[in-house]
Amino acid sequence: MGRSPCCEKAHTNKGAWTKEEDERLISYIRTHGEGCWRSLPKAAGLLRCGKSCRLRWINYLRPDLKRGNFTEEEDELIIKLHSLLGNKWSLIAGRLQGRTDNEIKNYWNTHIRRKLLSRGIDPTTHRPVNEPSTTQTISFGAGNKIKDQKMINVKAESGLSQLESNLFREQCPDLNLDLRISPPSRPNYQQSHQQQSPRCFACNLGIQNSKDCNCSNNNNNFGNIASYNLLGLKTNGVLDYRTLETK
DNA sequence: AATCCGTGCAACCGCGACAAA
DNA sequence: TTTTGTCGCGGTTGCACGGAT
Repeated sequence: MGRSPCCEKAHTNKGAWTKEEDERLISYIRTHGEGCWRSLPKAAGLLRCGKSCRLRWINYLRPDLKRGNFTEEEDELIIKLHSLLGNKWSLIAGRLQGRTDNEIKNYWNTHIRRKLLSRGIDPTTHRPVNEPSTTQTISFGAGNKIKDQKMINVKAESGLSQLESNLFREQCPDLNLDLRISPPSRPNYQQSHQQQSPRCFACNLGIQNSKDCNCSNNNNNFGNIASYNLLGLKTNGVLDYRTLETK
């Protein structure tokens, strides 16, 4: 059973957007707001498909876009987030105000990949390039009553021999892991922080002053780890990867 | 001046997720 | 429960541009 096309391709423009098309789209969205992309082109008098309109708005016309060069801080934040999330560009973009997933994806492919390679770091694994990279699949069962029981495959760098590999499989036949996040292990951490405000998880990731930073505005810190908001994920001390998928 | 080549980025395409019918 | 429609995401493509030859 085939999927019907999102629009009638024979009567739609493709390629670069003209100034007039931009103005029509902006004016329509200002008046009616975002949403219902399928019917928008017709309503706005545009010979474009809905997807094209959505993309143009989100990636180029939205008023809250920052544009301009990425800062060094943004670079490092993207690298950190990518090491945590992989190619989840929309999630990464959600942590960088005024940046779009497309922009970050392009920037990653054109700048950051090269930057990491020049540092001798594999941009995919975030590990040194010359490290042996045999892979092993670890599956994370998602709890008892998950609808689809999705397995998340994680490529684990191992460098294990066949024997070690078999042992590993025996010991971890089908992992059902709750990933718990705890404060980074630091010598004298408690001692040095007893007098001052503890740093939140965002700060420890290097995302100071972001909206995820809880240092200054509430009690969700390491002194009270029962509940904090990491990367927009409200948790009770347990990070559930599935929540990463939903914004 | 002409051509080639690499780079950056906007836009397109295909597919999965999800909700409504 | 199945089918259908819509949205959003990530990978890929193609064009414009600038520098090198």
